Amino acid sequence: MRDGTETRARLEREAMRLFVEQGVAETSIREVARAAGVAEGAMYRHFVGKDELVASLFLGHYLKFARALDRLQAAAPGARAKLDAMIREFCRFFDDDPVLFRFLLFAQHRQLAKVSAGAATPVDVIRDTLARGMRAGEIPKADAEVAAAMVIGLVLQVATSIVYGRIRGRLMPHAGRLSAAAWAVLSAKPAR
Amino acid sequence: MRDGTETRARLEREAMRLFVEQGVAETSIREVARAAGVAEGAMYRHFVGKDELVASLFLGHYLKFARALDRLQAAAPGARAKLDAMIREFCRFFDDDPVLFRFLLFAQHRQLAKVSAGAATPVDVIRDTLARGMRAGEIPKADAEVAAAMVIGLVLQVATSIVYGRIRGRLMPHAGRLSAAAWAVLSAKPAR
Amino acid sequence: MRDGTETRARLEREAMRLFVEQGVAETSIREVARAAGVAEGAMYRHFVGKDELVASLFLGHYLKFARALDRLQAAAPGARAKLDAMIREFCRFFDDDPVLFRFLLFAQHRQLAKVSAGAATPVDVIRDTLARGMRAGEIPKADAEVAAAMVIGLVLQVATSIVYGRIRGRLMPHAGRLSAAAWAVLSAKPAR
Amino acid sequence: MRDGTETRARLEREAMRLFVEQGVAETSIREVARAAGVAEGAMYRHFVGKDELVASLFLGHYLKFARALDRLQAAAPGARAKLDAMIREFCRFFDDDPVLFRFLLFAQHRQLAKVSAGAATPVDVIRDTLARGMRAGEIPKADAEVAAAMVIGLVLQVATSIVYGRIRGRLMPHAGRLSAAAWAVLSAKPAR
DNA sequence: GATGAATGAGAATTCATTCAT
DNA sequence: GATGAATGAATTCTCATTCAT
Repeated sequence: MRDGTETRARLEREAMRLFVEQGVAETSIREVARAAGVAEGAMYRHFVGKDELVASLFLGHYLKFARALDRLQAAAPGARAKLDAMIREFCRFFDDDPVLFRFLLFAQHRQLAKVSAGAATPVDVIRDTLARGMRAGEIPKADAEVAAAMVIGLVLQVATSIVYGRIRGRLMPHAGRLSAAAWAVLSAKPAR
Repeated sequence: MRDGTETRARLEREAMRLFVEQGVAETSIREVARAAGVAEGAMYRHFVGKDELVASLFLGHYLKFARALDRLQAAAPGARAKLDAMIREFCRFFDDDPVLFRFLLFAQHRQLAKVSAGAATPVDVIRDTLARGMRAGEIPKADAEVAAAMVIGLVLQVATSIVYGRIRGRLMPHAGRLSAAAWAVLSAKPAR
Repeated sequence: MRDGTETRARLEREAMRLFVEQGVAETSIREVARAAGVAEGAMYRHFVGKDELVASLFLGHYLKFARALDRLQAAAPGARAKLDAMIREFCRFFDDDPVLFRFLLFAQHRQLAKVSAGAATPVDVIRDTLARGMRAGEIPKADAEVAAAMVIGLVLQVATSIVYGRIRGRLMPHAGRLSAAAWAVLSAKPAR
Repeated sequence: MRDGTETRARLEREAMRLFVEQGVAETSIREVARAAGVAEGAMYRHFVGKDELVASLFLGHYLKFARALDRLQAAAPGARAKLDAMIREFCRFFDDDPVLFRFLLFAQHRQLAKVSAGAATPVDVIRDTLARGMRAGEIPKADAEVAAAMVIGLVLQVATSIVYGRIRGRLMPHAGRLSAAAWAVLSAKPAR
């Protein structure tokens, strides 16, 4: 870990911050370089180009988060505990690095298409966990993809409300409520 | 003298389509104009600029949707029916005009800041409806903003999953499930 | 004098005002039309185009002023009286219509090249008047073109100083001083 | 890394030449860049924009000329000598760089407003010099601003006449005549 | 590795002018 | 005569990227 690595880290950090503050398209390489305290051209020692910078920033953290979720669910005993562990990890992730979360939130729609077929996303991990819970009879059988979407949406939208200032404070205090709500969703029977 | 109404409508329609297909920043005025079959400069007779085009497109439909939700909840008797009506309206909205929904979904993070203080958004309408239900004793008392976020996230993320091809088909078939899940969420007690 | 003439006059007046306030290149036909209360296209009923509007505005008034000077000098007896009459006319012209004067002052460098060979400008009139005074022995012989320039500059720069707010008030109060100074210039012997 | 100093100088030189030949508004950045032998975008490394280019070109030379005048008047003994020195400097300035003079002459009306309050212009220098001469009893007391305007106009208009081809040759040969005329103006008593 | 000047391909926008109504 | 929508070329400016130093 020498000079180069540190410059790269600074570029990534400042880029993400600016992307969140102004938007990706609205942030120029020049701004990123200036914020990181290096010359414009220096970025090209570390990244192929702007697109690659954005993609690597997004995918790196997005897939790493999926792996963290997967590790946690694997370690938890039973569907209910697995779900709870994942929701708490989500809350922790959100509270730990608000800039990173916002970046993933804002950039997702442009970047999701770039996820290669093989890689498991957080959505995949949660869906698979729920599917296994259904097969094990711990969760009422239903479309796992729909179930995963509902559970994720539940948590994600509360986080989003915090991002937009509709809800104050951190996400973790809501973890119990979210976990209970998620479990209620998975148990709910369609009205009609 | 030519009538500009039709040109404006064509510009709006093609702009939204291109914004959804390529992204807002990635779509040039030239492309929009060409798709609408007019010269570049013609756009500026109808919109102040690109920013205003995007903002008017977003806000117009976003707030109109809020008003539709509000009308429906007002007409429905009781919290359960109001919630159900709003969720079904959401599904109808999604299925009716997928391009419009995707545009609102993708553009929200850049545009939401531009919502003027007074205007009621769909989130506001749902939160207020739930809050009234809580005051009326029809829904267990809780933070209405959090409750609204959970209900909205539930539905929105299933819609998003359809957008990303994770779930096939239309949203309306899921309406019953979503409505039941939303009601379960509102009734759920926190685990701890 | 019907509708058309009045519209033309309004266009000319507003154009000149805007040209003075913002500059010719910085003023669009649209602005002129709006200020005159007509549609953009209407201008083209009265003027060939923007260039012609500017040129006609400049030349019309510039040459008319030359003719006024010429009439006055012809009526005055003797070189001294002729010079005085012309300087007073200049002051009157300046004080009467500040917008017109500023327009001629600002537009001159772009428009002077368009004066056709035959037409007599104010500079021509003054030079010729001085030349005749020299031939008549009333003014010491010298290069009439240089003499005219000095006399004109004398007056013009005081007017310009008023335009720029360096000198307050009207120009006419300075007429006596200017006339005496001009006469002194014409009588002065080179230092070396 | 390339050294931008020479490029900047070339841009300034060619810009000024084109501005004089065609007018500021009539000269595009593209033309300037092409004439300077660089790409369009290169200009923006050296100037904020076209406006700043014009302003910096004007103000830089205009104020530099004022400082030159001030140095000369300070070195000359007595009001008469000071005036003579300034007029000769003006002639030298005019003859030395006709392009620069024409640029200042043509651009003045758009640029003069941008002179910051503190900076001394050539007009200020001459006015102050005359005012001191009046206080010292070397020049008859009068409004120094008016006196300065007359003296400047005298010289400037002869220069202008050369610019417009009304007078042939250089300005310096007229220096003696101009100096004597200026002195005569300062000594002249109002006619009435 | 780093620098920042230079490139060159657009981008948004303006605007004189035309023309269908 | 008037209107104002439409044109289309031109303009200023931006920006990812390259490259000489």
